[in-house]
Amino acid sequence: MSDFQEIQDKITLHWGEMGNKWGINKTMAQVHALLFISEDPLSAEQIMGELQISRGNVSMSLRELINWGVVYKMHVKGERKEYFTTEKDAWQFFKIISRERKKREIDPTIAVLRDVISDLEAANEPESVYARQQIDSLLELVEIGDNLYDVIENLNSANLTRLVKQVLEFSQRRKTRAEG
Amino acid sequence: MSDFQEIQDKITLHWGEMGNKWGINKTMAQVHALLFISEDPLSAEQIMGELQISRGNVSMSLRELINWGVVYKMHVKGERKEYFTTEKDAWQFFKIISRERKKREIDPTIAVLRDVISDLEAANEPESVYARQQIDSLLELVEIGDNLYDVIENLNSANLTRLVKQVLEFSQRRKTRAEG
DNA sequence: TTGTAGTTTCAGTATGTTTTGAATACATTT
DNA sequence: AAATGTATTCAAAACATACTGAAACTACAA
Repeated sequence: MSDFQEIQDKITLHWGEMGNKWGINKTMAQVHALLFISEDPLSAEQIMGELQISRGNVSMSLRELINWGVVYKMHVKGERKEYFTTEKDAWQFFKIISRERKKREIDPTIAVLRDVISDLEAANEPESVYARQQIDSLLELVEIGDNLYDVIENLNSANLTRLVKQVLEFSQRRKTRAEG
Repeated sequence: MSDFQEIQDKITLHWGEMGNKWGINKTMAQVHALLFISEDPLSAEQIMGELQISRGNVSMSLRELINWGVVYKMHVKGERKEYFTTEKDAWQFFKIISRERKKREIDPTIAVLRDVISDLEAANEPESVYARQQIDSLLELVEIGDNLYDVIENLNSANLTRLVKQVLEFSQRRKTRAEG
């Protein structure tokens, strides 16, 4: 067991925990981490061995990661085995995670809020006025999130740096203005 | 059972599900929703009744929401009961959620990545070079998230609108430039 | 056609999280 | 200080989710 092997174990283990905190299945996160830091593609067998998880679990996790578009199947010529590799660009990976979160968090929330608003409109009772106002302001915010997701989707890595710079400068300007 | 009562039930029910998707405990989300759309403060008893949940659960959920700083205890004069109300401003609420997510997601991820990087540096093995490079680029991104959280924290509702406008304009400019 | 690799399904199990409800503690009134 | 109303705590139960291991299946290269 080399030094690197130990570090690799540490990375996949911890990344599993992190995935959990980010609402991503632990094994999926581990499989992804393993592929992300491995220069060469790995077979399902190898993943099983490295992470000490069952065949079925590897298969399921890979399928879901492939669905997300973050892992690719590769045929290595002269080999019968299939090999798997991952999107190696961190920004691309982040964009995919954002998309999944938008699907899971933002889209259904907008749907629910709009639905509720139309109910409140229909009811037209005195009590509903205040509720309506509160829900409206929530929806407004979630829709901002929705728009910002579109920005991320259309942003490449170089422009990300520029945009972040602009945002930080904006924030700095407001802060000094408030202080001055 | 009034129309409004039914809508209220629908709101709290659905908001519980949404909370779940956002990584917030279902009951906490329901309690928050109820207080958020109620113009007047409510007692623990009322919350129990409205949401049909146990005394203990109400107490736990309120405590956690109070810890987050999103719910306040109120003493109503002439009443022995304690009453509870919520931060009514959606943007303020969103900022609090962001803070909690940063604590749960970003901070520990940065810690893990930095830790792993120092291990990889120490190991100094040939295999670790690629892994190092990959982890570096992840850390870079998560640190951007960290900085953006600070921006949110220091942003008031009026400036939010301005900032979002700037960001959308930036995105639009890049898009037309790419197309043109 | 055989053997290898991967996939799918599923019952059983393990693990983690949430909720309950009874006991306890606290606070206020009489 | 007793009685009453209210809030908190926590062990146990309920619930939800993830994982395993085995079996049956698909695909395909040799």
